[in-house]
Amino acid sequence: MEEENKKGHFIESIIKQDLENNKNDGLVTTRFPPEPNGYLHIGHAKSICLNFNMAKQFNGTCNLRFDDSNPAKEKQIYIDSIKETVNWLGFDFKTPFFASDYFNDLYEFAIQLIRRGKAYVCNLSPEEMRQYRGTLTEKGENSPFRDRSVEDNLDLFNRMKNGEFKEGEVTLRAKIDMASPNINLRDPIIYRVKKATHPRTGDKWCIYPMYDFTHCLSDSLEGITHSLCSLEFEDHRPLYDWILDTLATPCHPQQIEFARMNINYTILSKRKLQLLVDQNKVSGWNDPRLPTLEGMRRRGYTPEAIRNFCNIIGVSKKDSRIDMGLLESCLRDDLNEKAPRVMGILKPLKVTIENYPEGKTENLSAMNHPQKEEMGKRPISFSKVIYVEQDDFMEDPPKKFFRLGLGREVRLRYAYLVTCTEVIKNAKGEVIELICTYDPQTKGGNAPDGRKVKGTIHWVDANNCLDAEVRLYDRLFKDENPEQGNQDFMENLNPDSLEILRSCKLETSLETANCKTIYQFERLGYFCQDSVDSQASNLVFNRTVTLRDAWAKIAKKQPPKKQVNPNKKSKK
RNA sequence: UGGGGCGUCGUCAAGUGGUAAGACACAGGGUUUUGAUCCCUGCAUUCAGAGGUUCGAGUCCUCUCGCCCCAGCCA
Repeated sequence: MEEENKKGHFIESIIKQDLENNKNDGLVTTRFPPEPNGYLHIGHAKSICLNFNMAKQFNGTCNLRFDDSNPAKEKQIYIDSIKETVNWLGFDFKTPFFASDYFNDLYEFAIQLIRRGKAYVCNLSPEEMRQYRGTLTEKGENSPFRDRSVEDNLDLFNRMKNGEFKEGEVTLRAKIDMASPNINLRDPIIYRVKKATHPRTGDKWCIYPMYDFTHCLSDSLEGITHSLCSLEFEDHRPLYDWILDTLATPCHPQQIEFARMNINYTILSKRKLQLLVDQNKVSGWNDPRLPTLEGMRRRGYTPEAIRNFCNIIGVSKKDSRIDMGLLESCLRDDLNEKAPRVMGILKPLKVTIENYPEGKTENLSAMNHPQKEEMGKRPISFSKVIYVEQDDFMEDPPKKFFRLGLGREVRLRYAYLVTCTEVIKNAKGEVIELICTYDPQTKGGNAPDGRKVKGTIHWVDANNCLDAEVRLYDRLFKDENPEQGNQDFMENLNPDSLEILRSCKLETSLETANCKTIYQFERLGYFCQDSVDSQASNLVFNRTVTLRDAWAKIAKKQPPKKQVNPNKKSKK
């Protein structure tokens, strides 16, 4: 269920008020403007949801517009990925817009600015430019080229366009105020020479407009009413407004800033994510541990869960760091509703049922969802030898441990009640097999005499199961805020963020699994087949998220009992 | 030391002068053939701090403190 935020956040209030005042003829048009220089992450999802939802809520439209004004960094593969991801998230855009489609208009606007005496070609080198700009506390100085005539500027700008200058040699600058306390207003560059091939315009241009010039005009050209962006652009708003006020433009959109998303134990910076990929700390942009939307998709996150999360966290101007637990809660919420249940054993422990007939196989019936009859049932095979989870047996169990132990009776889910009669160990003293007896009267799991068993555990038929690799993921970083202070976030990586289990046993119904279905492995968590590495001959499953685990909490509070699973290597 | 922002529960977040919503987390309890789900219950005498205005302040005023952003020919 996606929740509507009834009261509405501050941006919603602004839009409602604008509508009441008939500010834009009752229209609401927004845009999501990614630069195609990387892949989208969960932080972008917040902006996508905000922009598309505002448009939808007020019967408006939202444009997907690529802010592609820097060919040095942008690539077609990113454009493709972004389109695909926005669609996957569940948002429809007719045809994408591109700032590069406005290069001609933008060029004309620049000429208009020059004609109005509000822009000039400047020959200052990058270093000189920095010196003239001043500092945060000191005013800047006027460029010696500031007072060129309109004719000279027009000629020079034309020659810039024709490729007569090298990169860094000249720029076109807006003539505003070198003494402004806002550095963005100290004659900002609006065009620079860049001899790079653009993914869409090829080599048609060798000068490209800067963000501040491009963005506001693109917004205006598209009839955007509310231009929503993140907090760091607050200082740019005066420039956004100056350009639109100075030029003859179709309309003057309102820029509104909101706080970008942060989540603990991860990073949401394209640059830093890029470093993780480049230094092979992860397998790629779609590594399931990454907060990239492609990574999350591969891990098993659903668009519904992500959208709901974005709605729930709200929109404000406060710097915030959201608990990863909230994201996971949204995920479980969605998956609990739709994930079919199956059984799988991550760390197998062989169990032989001594009084079960040799060679016999039964087909038992299991529900695909305990609360949803309509999701149907499936057969699961049962025979003399099965596997259970190593964690579900303890030789010397602590109080409140409801699972298997010597002499204890538990229920095998959907099967029989079994009692452990013998523990077999290897030379090292590790438990390698359990001998149990079963009660034939308890088929399905209920005892005719009404006796109760506290524990129900999952199992898989050893003679009829699938072998699989299962990848368990944990938080990528050790610290809540990996970027805190001046510490290097790379040093903060959690060395245990990926655990690969290679001898997992899954029930046979998973043979026909596909990457689109997220399953619940009962009592363990949600899992999905890996879209990249899984093959029929070598099944690979990803753990999307664990189930809530009350036992883990109890066990933690339990008085220290040296009893550890003997099959595990003892840890320090 | 210039400019722009922000400070309400552990984390998000409502609140628009009339007596602190909700969610996650956490703590108890109930149901349960998943220690899951579900269902109850509890969880800010107080809104960064100090003054002031007012019958009444998280909301208005003043000062103080803390945090974030800005000196790319990146977006």
